[in-house]
Amino acid sequence: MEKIAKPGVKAPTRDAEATRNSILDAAEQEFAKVGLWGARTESIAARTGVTKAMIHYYFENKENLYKAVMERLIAKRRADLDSLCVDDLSPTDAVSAVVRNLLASIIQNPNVGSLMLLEALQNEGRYYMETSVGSLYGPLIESLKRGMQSGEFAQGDVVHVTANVVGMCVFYVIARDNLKSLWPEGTDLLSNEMCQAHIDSCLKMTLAAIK
Amino acid sequence: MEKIAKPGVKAPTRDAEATRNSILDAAEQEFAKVGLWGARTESIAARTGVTKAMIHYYFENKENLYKAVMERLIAKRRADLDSLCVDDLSPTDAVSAVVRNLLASIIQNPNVGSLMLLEALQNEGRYYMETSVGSLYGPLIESLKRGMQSGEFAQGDVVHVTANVVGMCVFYVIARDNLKSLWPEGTDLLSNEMCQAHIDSCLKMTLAAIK
DNA sequence: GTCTATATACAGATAGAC
DNA sequence: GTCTATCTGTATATAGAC
Repeated sequence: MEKIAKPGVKAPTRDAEATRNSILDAAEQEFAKVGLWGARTESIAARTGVTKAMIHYYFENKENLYKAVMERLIAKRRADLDSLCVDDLSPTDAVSAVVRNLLASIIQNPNVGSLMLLEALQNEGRYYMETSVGSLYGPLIESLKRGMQSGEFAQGDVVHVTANVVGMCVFYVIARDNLKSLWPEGTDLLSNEMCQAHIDSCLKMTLAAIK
Repeated sequence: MEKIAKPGVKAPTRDAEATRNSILDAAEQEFAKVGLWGARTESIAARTGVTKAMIHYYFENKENLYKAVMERLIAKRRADLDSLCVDDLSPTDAVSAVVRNLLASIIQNPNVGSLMLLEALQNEGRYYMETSVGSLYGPLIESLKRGMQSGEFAQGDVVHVTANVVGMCVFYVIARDNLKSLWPEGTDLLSNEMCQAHIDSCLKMTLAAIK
C-alpha cells in the first residue's frame, strides 16, 4: 500500500535534482534582492518549501550556494550569446543582435542584472571574476571594433562605449522601482508594452550613438 | 586641572553635531555597500570610532539612520541640480549641463549611485519615493522635451530616453568592480583619466543619441 | 555625550531521527 | 532525502555607570 501524506501537508518529493534546482531558483530570487550577505538561508528555504537543512545538505554553506547560482546564471548567459554567431553578421546587425539579446535576457529574468550588480557593489566582483567576465562583453566589444575599423561606426573608446550601451539597457530594469514614479501611478515597467518601448529606445539610441 | 584621557585612548569628542555627522558618513559607506538589511550597526560604529550605542542614541534604530542618510543625499543632489538653472540654457546646453553635473556628482561620491540602486533592488524604492524622486529627473526630462518640441532633438519617448541617459552615466561607476576586467589589470576606473574618458564618452553618446 | 555590559532575538550550521 | 531539535555565534537594542 502506498504511503500517503497527512492531509494538508505536502508529501516530501525525494527528488534530488528537483530539490536542488528549486533551492537554486529560490536562492537566485533572494540573492538578487539582498545579495550574498543580506540573504537569509531561512528565507530561501521558505521560498522552496524545504527546510534550510537541505541547503546545507546540497551546498554545504551559503557561500557555495551563491557561487552555484552565479555560475548557473553566467553559463546560461554565455550560451545565449554564443548562439548569436555575431561574427557572421555585419557590425550594425551584430550590435543590434547583441543588444536585443541582452534586453531579452534581462527582461525575461531581471535577476540576472540585479545579481551581477549586487556582486559588483558588495563583493567587488570576486565571485563574478572567477568565471571570467570578459566573455560576456566580448561579442559586443568585437562587433564595435569591427564597425569602427570598417568606418561603419564613428571612432570612439570601444570599451567605454560597450559599458555605456550595457548600462543603458540594464539600468531601466534593475532601477525600475526607483524609476516607476516617472510614469503614471500603477504602470508596470515590465509589461509587454513598456518593455517594447524600452527595447525600441535602446536600439535607436545605441545605433544613433555609435554611427 | 584638565581631565586627560588614558594614553593610547582617544578622548571622547563630546561634540554632538560632529558625532552625528560622522555616523551619517560611516552609515552612508556601509549602506552603499550592502544596503539597509545587510548593514551592521557594529560595522558602522567601527568606521566612526564611536560605539554602536551612539547610533541608537542619535537615530533610535537602523531604519531611521538609513532614512536620514537617504534624505541627506537626496537633498544635496537636488540642491546641486537647482543650481544649474537649466531653463536658462538651450536644450543642448541644458542636457550637457545635467549630464556633466550628474557625472560629477556620482564620480565625486559613488555612494550616491549605489545607495539609490540598492534602494530600488531591496526596498522597491520605498524610502526613495518618500522624498519624491521625480524632481531629480525633472531637469533632464524638461530639457529633452524642449529640445524635441523645438526640433533640435529627434522625436522619441522622453522618459525612456531620460532613464537610458542616466543609466549610461551611472552604470560605469556602480558596476565598476565587474567592468574592471575589461581594462588592463590594475587600472583604476575612478582615476582622473578614466573618469574623463567616461565623461567624454557619455556626452558624445548622449548628444548623438538624441539629435 | 559616551561608554561597558547585557538582554533578547535571530542567523548559519550540525546531529540525529525517520 | 528530508525533517526536527539544537548548538553556537552574532545582531539589534537597552540599561545604567561615568
